[in-house]
Amino acid sequence: MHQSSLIQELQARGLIAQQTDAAALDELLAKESVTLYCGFDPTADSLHLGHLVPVLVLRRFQQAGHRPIALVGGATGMIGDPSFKATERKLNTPDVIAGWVDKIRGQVSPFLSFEGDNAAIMANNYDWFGGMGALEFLRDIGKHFSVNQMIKKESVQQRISREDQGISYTEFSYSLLQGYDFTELNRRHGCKLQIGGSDQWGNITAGTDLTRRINQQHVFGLTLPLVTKADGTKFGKTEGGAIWLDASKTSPYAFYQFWLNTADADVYKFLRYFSFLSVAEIAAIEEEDKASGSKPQAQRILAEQVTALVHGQAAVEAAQRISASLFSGSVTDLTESDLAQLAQDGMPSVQLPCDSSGLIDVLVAGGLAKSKSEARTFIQSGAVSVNGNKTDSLEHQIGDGERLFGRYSLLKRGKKHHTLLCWQ
RNA sequence: GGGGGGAUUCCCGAGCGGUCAAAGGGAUCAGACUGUAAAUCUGACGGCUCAGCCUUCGAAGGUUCGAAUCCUUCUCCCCCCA
Repeated sequence: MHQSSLIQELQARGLIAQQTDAAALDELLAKESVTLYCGFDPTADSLHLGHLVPVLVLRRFQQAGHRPIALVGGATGMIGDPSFKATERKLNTPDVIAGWVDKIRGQVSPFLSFEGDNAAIMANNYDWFGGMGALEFLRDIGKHFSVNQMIKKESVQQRISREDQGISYTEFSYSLLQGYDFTELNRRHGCKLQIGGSDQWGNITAGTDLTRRINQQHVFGLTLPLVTKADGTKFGKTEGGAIWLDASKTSPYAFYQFWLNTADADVYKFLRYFSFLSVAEIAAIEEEDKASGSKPQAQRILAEQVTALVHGQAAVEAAQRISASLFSGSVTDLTESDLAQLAQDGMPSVQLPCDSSGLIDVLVAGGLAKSKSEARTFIQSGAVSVNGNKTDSLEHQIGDGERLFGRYSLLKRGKKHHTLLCWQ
């Protein structure tokens, strides 16, 4: 039986992949408020869905009374984590990385509380690596690592054993940096636990080992499962690429739609991973869906919950207004102010001059087709409609009759892609 | 430093000097069926002023009537030996 209700809860949600010394960690979490950390490397100007599970787990820990540290990898981001990466990565320039550090810091913060006894801490490993010299690094840190052991790690195996790939000394050194982060946070803040995705296991154990050797402290690691989909395709990607947490890169509407489109086979698992609904509540939803025999409610609940967490309640309502207008009922029922509201709510829209009304060009301008060729293909395959009426003529011009209130047209490509055209 | 191998359209991966915009698979998109699912079937998948034309096969030159396929140089990568 678990002593810590948090571990019990995480287990029930399926959020624990691996942990070091599970019994001792369980005991520690039951006994005291533990300081823990999770690192986020600036590999882009925004976090994406892959980062959301660890961010939310930090929040779960804080809600259970523990103190989270969000570490942004200003230094590690300059090196590049090779773990389970098939190829060597291109280095980004220091000033680009510095800009990304700031953005990511701003994205993680809203999920944590910086008030009270267990106020969260933001850290940046550039603070301790920025001024460190090569000799210091090699003597004080490198000496504690065995290359024999590092080579054996599964996370770098595909780079070492594969015929056509290699690994640079730079990337190979990555786990030493991450390992030292743990030691440093342990020294500075008494941090005793590191969490991360299951791909981080090798780096995390590097940290627990190093901290034992340098600080003589017994610290712990815990990894979270990789989010997978039942159909085997990659989670968190769509046609347009990754789903970002930054509202300017993935609109709250697109974000909401992403979750709404979750497969039945995944939706209850995702509720456990991504929402703060209790396991019992989620089980009840699943029961009800099964009993109803019709379209499940879980996807809507998931979309509401996660969108609210990331973008706030107002964004949920806006996304729902757009979704309702586009997917149920007829567009001709919309009033002029409804249409204005849609644009306001963040529905994809474009301003167009009245004379550029050729359908092919409008599809491209509206972002519904990448090229005119693609636009032609879509039109010919019957994928395009204007105000809900299918149009399959390549020469089609959007006429006055198709301008609702003289100003708006709703262009649709496929089943789920809409753009509001605003005529000037 | 020495020797060998490789760079192909989003990814993997085939490509005889002409019949290659380039096999096959994956991913993606569209159509049908549906619940804005899943599975399945069908089609598309470089660009354009689209029954034709243009630009691609690491980069730049060259040979040739004609090159992704041959030659030279360059860049990057991998393997083996030091």
